[in-house]
Amino acid sequence: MRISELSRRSGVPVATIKYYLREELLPAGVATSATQAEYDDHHLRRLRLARALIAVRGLSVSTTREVLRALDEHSTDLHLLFGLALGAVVPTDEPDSPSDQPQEPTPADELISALGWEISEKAPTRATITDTIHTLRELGLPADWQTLVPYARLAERTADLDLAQLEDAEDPLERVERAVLLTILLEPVLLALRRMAQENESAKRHPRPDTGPDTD
Amino acid sequence: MRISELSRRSGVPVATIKYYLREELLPAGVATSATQAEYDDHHLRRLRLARALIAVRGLSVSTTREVLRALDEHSTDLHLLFGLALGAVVPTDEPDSPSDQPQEPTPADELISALGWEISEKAPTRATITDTIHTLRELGLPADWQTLVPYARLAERTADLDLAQLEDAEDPLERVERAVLLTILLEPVLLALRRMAQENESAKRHPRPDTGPDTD
DNA sequence: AAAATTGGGTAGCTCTACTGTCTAATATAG
DNA sequence: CTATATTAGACAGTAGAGCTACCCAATTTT
Repeated sequence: MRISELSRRSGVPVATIKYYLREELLPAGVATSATQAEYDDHHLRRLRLARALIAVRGLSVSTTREVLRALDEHSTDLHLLFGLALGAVVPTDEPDSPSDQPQEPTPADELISALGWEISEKAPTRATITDTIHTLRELGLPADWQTLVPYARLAERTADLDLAQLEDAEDPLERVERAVLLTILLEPVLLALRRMAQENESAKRHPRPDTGPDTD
Repeated sequence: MRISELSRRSGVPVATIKYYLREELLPAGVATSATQAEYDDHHLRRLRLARALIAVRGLSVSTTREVLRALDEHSTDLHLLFGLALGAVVPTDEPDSPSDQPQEPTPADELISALGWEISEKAPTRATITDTIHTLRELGLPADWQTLVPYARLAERTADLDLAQLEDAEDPLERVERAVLLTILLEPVLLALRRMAQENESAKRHPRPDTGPDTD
């Protein structure tokens, strides 16, 4: 198919597809002449995937590029893919400690070793944890890595569910793509579930007197 | 204190503080003359809170404004505050169905009633869930609301942990502020924990042959 | 042969989050 | 009481992200 059909079938404007091609979110089509190129189902699939990450999940174009690149390069090695912590949430990078020497373990390090987890050293998720604990403490909350241990145990079980979803996929390519989609697209959902569970639980514990069993 | 001291104590540039005043992230100081205003610890606290939401969590200024406004207005009614699902992750709003008539229940509705949760009707989290299921299915994943039930159960327990953190706060103002901070600032951490748990679990299930028990 | 489409590229547009500058009024120091 | 510094408030400017519109030459299609 040519670009207009790719556009029609994906719902993405031609100009945007061209932009994505420039940004290397999509591989170039096979050029059949100076002004013609042929795209196939692989491109369509890629495009839909990219759009989902950008429009549904809200990833930036550059983050999406990294995710897609990692998908290509680590189509095996699932845990290596996970270790990249692709498209993690935290956008800021304040190099609070520009040191080189091996400093004392951060709260994240302590947490991870207390959990007995095997986590890559350079995982950006470590910084997220340490930074957040730091911020919470600055704001007067009693936060430390011990607080996070029960959360981490629940995260383990969440990850179990995630990995179970991948069992049915036999094709390894299918498998990594699913892993990425489940990991990234489910993130807003998991947070939404938490919000709703908070609302539900809080309402249960402190019921409004006037909002009884609805007679409406 | 005046604005320069507020700036010095918070680390936020004066120009940025002025911007936040215009954007109503901070209440105006008490004007002592035409060109002078007095700020107090409340302003400082607010400013630190706003900066944490914006710089650490990555919320937009407008979302942050809504969060802070909700904090003021619902300083009691914790579950009402939760129900707002402040600063939820999903940035897009595609009005996919511009209908008025009561349509069939969405996957989110079915999930919520299956869980037995009491959730406000207009919670934006519902749309997040429905949209994501829709997207996953479009991309060929076998996703439906049943898939999310076990995730929701884990979310319940996460929410339990969240609410337990609020127990020690006696002052209700302190309480809602903690609720907001814990809910919002912990989000990246929870996702980071999930990523790491995935990596850990995946490595455990599919150990690399060469990366045995570390001799390093 | 005429009209439509395409690839490739560049420029422009909108939005967000600041940042810098200006002015008049006021505070403060001497 | 004068000189210097600071401030509130307004507004313009900036940088980056994510598109979007336009142009042109080279084909296709009719």
